[in-house]
Amino acid sequence: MSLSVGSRVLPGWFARPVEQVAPELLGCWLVRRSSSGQLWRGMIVETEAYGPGDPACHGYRKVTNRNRPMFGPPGLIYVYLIYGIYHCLNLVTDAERIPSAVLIRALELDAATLTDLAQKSTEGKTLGSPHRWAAGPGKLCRVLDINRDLSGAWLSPAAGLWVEPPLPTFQAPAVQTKRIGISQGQELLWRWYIKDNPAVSTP
DNA sequence: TGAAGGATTTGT
DNA sequence: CAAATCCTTCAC
Repeated sequence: MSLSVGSRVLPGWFARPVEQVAPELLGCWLVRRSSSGQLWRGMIVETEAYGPGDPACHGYRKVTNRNRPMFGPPGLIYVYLIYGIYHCLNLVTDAERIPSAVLIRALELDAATLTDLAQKSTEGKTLGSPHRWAAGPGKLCRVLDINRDLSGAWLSPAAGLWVEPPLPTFQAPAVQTKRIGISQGQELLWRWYIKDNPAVSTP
């Protein structure tokens, strides 16, 4: 059975252990429909996995109002607010009741998207050079207008946010390292990024 | 009911 | 290296 139809990745594709899904998201495209109907696209170039038994995972202790989507079925969106300022986008994996999700840490925006975002005038000034506009989990949510309203929704056209498979020609070496910014679970090598890609948050 | 702190980013 | 800034979580 096909897990991608009309070039969209379906929920079943996320129904695997998070540390298996996270590296395979590299090269996939995150597609966002803007409020004006524009489609913004960015290739996923950096991910991190958070899963069951992992002290850094928001679902490590128990279900709460905030982390509920992490315990939901694979293919859900989980967005949370960090430091009162930025949002972080996660894609829920594995199975229901198993807290797990992939943090999308950086995107390489395509040319058309950069052009469109540049016309929103204020963007260019506040975000620095274009190829770094989505180089970080907080930055990519800000530039693609992703916030907690999406948390708990299905990754889908209806939500205005979905994932498409890599181009047939996609091929790039991945680097596996330790996760960033956490105080527990630092030994796990659950961060992956595309080697030498200029949009990676911290090489 | 209150206090501590965070899967970040930016500027000093 | 510290501020920004607000919500969530956990302790009392």
